[in-house]
Amino acid sequence: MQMLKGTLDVLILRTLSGAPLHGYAVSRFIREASDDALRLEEGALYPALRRLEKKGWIEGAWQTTQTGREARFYQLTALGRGQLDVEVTAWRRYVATMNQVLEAPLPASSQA
Amino acid sequence: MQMLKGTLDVLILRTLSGAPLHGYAVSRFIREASDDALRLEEGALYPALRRLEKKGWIEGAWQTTQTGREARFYQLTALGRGQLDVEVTAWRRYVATMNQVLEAPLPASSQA
DNA sequence: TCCAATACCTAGTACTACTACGGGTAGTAG
DNA sequence: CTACTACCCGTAGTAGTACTAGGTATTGGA
Repeated sequence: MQMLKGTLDVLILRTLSGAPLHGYAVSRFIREASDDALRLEEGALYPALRRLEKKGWIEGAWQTTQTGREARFYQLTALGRGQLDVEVTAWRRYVATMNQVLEAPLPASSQA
Repeated sequence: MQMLKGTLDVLILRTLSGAPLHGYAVSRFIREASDDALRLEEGALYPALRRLEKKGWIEGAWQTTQTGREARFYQLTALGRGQLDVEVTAWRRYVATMNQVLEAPLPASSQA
């Protein structure tokens, strides 16, 4: 499934809202939580992580995984936690608005 | 409210699924049906109409409005009607998938 | 020995909505 | 009579974002 542009950030923020994770784990979580419907490509993942870090919503630090590899673990900042709320709310409002338009009585052609 | 990229086409197709309308009326319908939340800018509207026409989903024709102006009325083609179904379904599935990820149990940091 | 999974990354591309214009008409408030 | 709003069409250029396609390296299993 193609991702809608503008919906990735909230998914990443939500994914990191529990414990710090590295990029690959973020990608895997989103894929698995969506039953394989959303595949977060690496060409979108890593730039997005840097973007979010630059905005101060997440913070990265190199650590060692359980498998003994070096990986960059990201965690939500306080700012990021607020942003998550903002974006979840915005998403739900957008969905409601879309549904509203998709179900509104259609206009007649005779309108000016 | 900023529009999510990729959600405009379905709104236009849906708007035109009743009677033929000109661009301005499409814009007005979406704005009013969304209670002023979605403002379809002209720089997005007209290119989108041409895009949809090029894909064979809508067809435009110059006609005179009730106010005596020349305007380009667009109507859905048979192809466009099918596409509307496809896109509405895709949208609903996307929303369901997003919600699924936004509500899934979070992973623990200890994952590999 | 080969391949999948794990882990990182960048360069370039395509697509799409937005900003900021420009052109013109009709009706109405002042 | 003037200014302003609503009506109607567009285009050019920009910004943002996910995708394609490539590269590097390690680990473990078949």
